[in-house]
Amino acid sequence: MVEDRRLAVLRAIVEDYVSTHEPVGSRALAERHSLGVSPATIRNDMAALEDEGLIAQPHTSAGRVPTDQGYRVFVDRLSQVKPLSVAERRAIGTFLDGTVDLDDVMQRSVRLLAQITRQVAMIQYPSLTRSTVRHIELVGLGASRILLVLIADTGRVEQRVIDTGVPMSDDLLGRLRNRIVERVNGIRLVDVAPQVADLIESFPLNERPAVATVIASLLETVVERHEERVMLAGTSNLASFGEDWGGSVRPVLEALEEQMVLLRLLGESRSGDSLTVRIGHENEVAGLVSTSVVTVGYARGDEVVAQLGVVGPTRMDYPSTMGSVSAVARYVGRILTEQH
Amino acid sequence: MVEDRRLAVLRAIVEDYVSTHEPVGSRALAERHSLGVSPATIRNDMAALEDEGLIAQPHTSAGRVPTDQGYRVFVDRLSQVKPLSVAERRAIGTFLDGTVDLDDVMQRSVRLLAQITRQVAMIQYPSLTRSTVRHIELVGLGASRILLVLIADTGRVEQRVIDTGVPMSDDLLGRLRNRIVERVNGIRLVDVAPQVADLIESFPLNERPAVATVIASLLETVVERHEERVMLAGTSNLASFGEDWGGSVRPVLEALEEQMVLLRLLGESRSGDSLTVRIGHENEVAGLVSTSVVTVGYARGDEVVAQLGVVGPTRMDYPSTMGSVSAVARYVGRILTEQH
DNA sequence: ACTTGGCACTCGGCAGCAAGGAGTGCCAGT
DNA sequence: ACTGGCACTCCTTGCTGCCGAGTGCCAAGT
Repeated sequence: MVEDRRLAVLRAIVEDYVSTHEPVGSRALAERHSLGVSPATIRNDMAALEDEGLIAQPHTSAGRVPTDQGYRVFVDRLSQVKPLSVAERRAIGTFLDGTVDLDDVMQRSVRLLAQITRQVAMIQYPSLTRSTVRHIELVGLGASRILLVLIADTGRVEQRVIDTGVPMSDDLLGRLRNRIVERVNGIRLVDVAPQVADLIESFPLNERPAVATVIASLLETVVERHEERVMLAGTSNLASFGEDWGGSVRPVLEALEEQMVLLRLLGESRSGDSLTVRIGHENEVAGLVSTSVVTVGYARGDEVVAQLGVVGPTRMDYPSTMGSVSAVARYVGRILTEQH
Repeated sequence: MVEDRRLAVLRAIVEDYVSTHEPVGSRALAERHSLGVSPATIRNDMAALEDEGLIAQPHTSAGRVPTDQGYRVFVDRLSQVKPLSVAERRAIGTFLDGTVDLDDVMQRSVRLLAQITRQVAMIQYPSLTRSTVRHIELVGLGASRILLVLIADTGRVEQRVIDTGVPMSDDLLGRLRNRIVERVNGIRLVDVAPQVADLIESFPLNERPAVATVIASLLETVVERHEERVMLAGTSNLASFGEDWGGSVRPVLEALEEQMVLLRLLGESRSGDSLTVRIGHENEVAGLVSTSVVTVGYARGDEVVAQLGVVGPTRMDYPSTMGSVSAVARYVGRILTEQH
């Protein structure tokens, strides 16, 4: 009973703070939300919430502000994902209509997400791991360098320059290409390794060193480069809520410049396609302690192939953000699924 | 004589302002630079410079600040490119050593440039126009969609998904691929069009619609997608000189997010490989009126293939920036040249 | 056992004011 | 043509006092 009202107070504080960006006091709370109690009672509740570490005051005699933990409770127990407005849905539809390329889909989606959330959006390219090999091509680049191109059924193309040390004839390249293709065509990338492992034995001794290098590179390509690419959009939105976090946008920008960081952000929430919210210090990245990250997986068919999400200030509008993120993920999934 | 001293005063003002970021007055100027005249004389010169529109004062009774035009004169007549320090040269060497991929070269170079200039760096991918075709591959993606992959001798790979409307057999794809390759292999991209124009006539009537679509896409790929890709680094450096331009970093970030804007910035200075500096309002991009852009072309062999450069505040250290930009361009050129 | 009104207290923010100082423009002298 | 002197402007800084929002606590009411 009492506990319920306390949570209602917390919810009210979060909502007010998110919309006004100013510490919220007991009087204003009592006025704007119909909690049915007086400011004095709210003060008592606030004191209790502060003891629990859910809210804090920037200075004595200032209003209260939610802490990271406060947002956590809000997200977990007090809020529900807010569905998108009709206008937004329509916007998504028109925005993502008529895509061709995988690149195109990724780029449009991430821009769209940045636009509707007014935050920084990111999207990870579909994992190579779960996709299958469509084609492999070897192209001599003169001397001892060759280009390995791997085309996955997701439409993604991986390329890699290999230095074999010794020259390879076009004939050899062709034969090798054919052997590889006939072994791995149509199988999943994860299953490539065992298929090509013994391939080398079918080549004469003098060709083996070069062949070995190529195969090694191929294996690296399929196992290492899983999901390395992340696309970003909306960094200019950082400027809006500029002075919010510790004075400067710099650490955030720095963090977002690092592919590795982005991959960790997206990768860690690898619990399938469920919506993940990491708030403030829950992010282990130094520069992002005053941001929240909302991510979700998107699927091709019924298999989750990668993640997308947004980065924003801890005092973001969680219900709307979560709604937008999951909506875009669904649309992206639908497009990827339809395109095959 | 007098004119000379005035310019010396302008130079001193620019240098001091760039290093202190504060309006500079006549007294400080007389002290820090040995101009051999008294503050009063300098004041007269300043008044003259102000009449010419080269400097301005933010408020009455504040020091002077260079205007865009002032910087222009400084860059054109008063400064010379400052060569890099030994340490910096060494840094470049080690940083760019051991690159394999074209992507790798681009990424490392742009990061390096951002790091040593402490500004935002950008680099354009080598133009496809001037390079030659190394290989072309057509891969069926099922149904009526095929993937066109074009590999240039610069190591760059262009891919494009084509919807032919009608299914194409692997046999047809193979024949078409072979025909195209034998026609265009080794020739420059700009010369591809005439070579493949009449290719369609060698196919039977029933295959022509599909073939026509593919060839049309190929032509688009070689003529339209010249130099579309630009890579960016160091945006977090924007935060350093944050409050400099009109209060917010936002317009700058917004401008830099647009590929088109970047391409214009790099593309407009298409006067060969000469160092170009565009100052403040000389940039026609709305968001960048309070930034300066320094660009230069880089070459593969003896042919300029693309541009690179930096974006920073108008009150940047022009001599050093220009030195760094052209040094990195030379190194990049050398690497590209060596790799073939 | 809660809730409520009252009350004293804290503290940040803001207007107003004065002093200080940097810098300018101009003039008269060399 | 340069210089020193001088009056003037106006930004900056620090100080003051005041106001108000907001709190915590207590005693009284339900």
